[in-house]
Amino acid sequence: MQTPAHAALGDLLSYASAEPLPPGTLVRVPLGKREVLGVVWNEPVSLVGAEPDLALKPVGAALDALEPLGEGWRDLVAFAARYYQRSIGEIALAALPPQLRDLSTAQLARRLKRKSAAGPVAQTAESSNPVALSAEQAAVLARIAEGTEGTGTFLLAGSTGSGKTEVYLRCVADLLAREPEAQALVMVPEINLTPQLEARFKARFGDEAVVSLHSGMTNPQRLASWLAAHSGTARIVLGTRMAVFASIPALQLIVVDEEHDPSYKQQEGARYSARDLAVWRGQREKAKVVLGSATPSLESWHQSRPAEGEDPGGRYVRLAMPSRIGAGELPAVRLVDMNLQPPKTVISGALLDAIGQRIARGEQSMIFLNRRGYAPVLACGDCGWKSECPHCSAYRVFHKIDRTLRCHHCGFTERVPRACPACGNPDIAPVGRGTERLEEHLAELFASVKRPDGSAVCIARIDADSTKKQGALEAQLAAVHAGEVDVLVGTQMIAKGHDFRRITLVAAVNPDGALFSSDFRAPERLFSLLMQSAGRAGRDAAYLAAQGATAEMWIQTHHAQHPLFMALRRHDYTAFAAQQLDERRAAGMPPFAFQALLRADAREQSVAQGFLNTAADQAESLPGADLVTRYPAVPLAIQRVANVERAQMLIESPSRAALQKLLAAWQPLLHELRRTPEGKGVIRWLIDVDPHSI
DNA sequence: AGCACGCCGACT
DNA sequence: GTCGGCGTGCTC
Repeated sequence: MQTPAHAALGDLLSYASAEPLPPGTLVRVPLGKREVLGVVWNEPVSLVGAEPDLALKPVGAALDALEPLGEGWRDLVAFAARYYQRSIGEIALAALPPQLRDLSTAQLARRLKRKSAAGPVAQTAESSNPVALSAEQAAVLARIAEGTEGTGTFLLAGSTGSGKTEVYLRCVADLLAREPEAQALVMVPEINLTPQLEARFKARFGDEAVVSLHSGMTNPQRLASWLAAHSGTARIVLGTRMAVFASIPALQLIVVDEEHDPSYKQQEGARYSARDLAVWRGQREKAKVVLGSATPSLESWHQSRPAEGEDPGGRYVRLAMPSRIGAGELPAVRLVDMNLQPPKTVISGALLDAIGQRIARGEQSMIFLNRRGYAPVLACGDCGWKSECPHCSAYRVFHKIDRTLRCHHCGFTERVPRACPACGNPDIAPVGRGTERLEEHLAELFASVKRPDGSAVCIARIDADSTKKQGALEAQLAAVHAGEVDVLVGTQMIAKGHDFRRITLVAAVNPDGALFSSDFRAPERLFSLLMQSAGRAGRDAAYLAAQGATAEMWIQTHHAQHPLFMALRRHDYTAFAAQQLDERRAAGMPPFAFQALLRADAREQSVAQGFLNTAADQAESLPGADLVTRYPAVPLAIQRVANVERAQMLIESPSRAALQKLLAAWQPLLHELRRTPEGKGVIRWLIDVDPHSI
């Protein structure tokens, strides 16, 4: 009747109970020597007259102070388990707040008593006097509101600064005004983005109505939010991907902001896509779903294509908001052809001048480099030694700040050697550059430039290293907002969401890597990142006008004629998407095909590959196999991490159903194979459905 | 995942 | 002679 702890258990376990417990009831059940949290899954079955040899353990205490989890929630969990090839128990338990696991019935009852009953949504100053809507926003809202009876999934393609957040707020406001009991779920890709969104929602709907759910919260906080959503006290649930599994009984609206963002795909454990599950959940619960992005995923874009000729069109309604509100024009994109620059140029003269002028005018610039550390490799000029990681097939990155060599894959860290460890040559040198070195380089270049008030230039860096300490990111962002920083160097961390008023120049100094990557999604990610970065510049029209400035996005590249950059220059997502979709269609890749990865880890690469290839042979006779292509096993791009060899096999089919059918039938065979000599030495294996990077 | 049972090295 | 290493296997 219930689902216990983790994966390899044969799905559902049965227990005896004197009282019939309705499905969805949380219970404590004995499992082996311990007592674990479980969920009653199926309708109880009477054992009167059943085989007496069926020795079932009795259910422990039922957490009946809590309303049972609803059918919608259980369907979502069951679907996710089936689709992503995991057990129901694993998904269900991961979806519940961790503290529920170790809270006794009495403690839970006490916790619940403290909760007050659901009140009406407070009318705050802002909610009674909201900002005026643009014509585009009004049209989009009208379209979403249309056919209140019906449901639907909408793709809101709105450029950066077009006021998507206001549309989300209005959608929620309309819903809550219309349906006194309704609840809404609003998802964002990153924890960093929840505080500012939470502030906006609380300002509009009151503190009581809004709760957050994300992994950065403490366990008691998470439990409190979860209970508020489950009981209906919270009308609006904000959160990261995990929030898609929240129990929200009166759910009627789901918003997925920045729906293209890779963070929605869980990368360990059950590898679900919170965006895809949100769409499924919306359809299942007849809730409207609004997917928003300036650069939609090609999947969503394709799914929202209008009907044309034979093609009936996609299942989503496409809505566009091309204009920026209160922001300047989208920045002019300037491409610098690095082939025309002197060799080894890091920052072209023209870009340096442009940044220098902005410093002199008191404006800010932002420079992206997707590589943290000082230099990606340290090398000996004499013997050719390089700073390889002894445990991984990757180089250790030189971090000058604490004079370490750090492996970004396994974390192995050592002090930088004084001389080459291979030949003793004291002259070992950094090769290439990361954010640290760029920061240092810029400080040298602008050492003599003065700000308008005569003070020295301030260069700052924001990346995973500079923000490791609690609150460091907030402090650094505050310094940028306060205008203390002239030039901000950083990784893609700074591309998202932050509304800097005084930035008038954004530059990507070395984006070429993604143009010819083996990962077919790399161009899509690069385009999105650059569009998003461009959106950081000139967000405040009034400021631009007062400064007499224009916003610019600079891109240094060796491929200035690349179609990706041509489209970017015109801020033309549509053209980029059309070109990419043509390529994907021709190559039979998603969204025109469906993929899964079968991965295996072992001490030896040959063992991992052997396991996968044997598994592929065994799959030959399974249902759906004729419609599913199995490619040969290959090593991962980073073949070895922490002394574990990793291999993967791509599985592809034009039919999602065939792929699903094959995977479902394959899984028991894989469990079996691991016990045979072929599977000896396989440390772990996993299936990644709809993988993001391959 | 936990937590057992189960066979081989350095310690009171 | 025991404490304990983590390899394999089970949990209604």
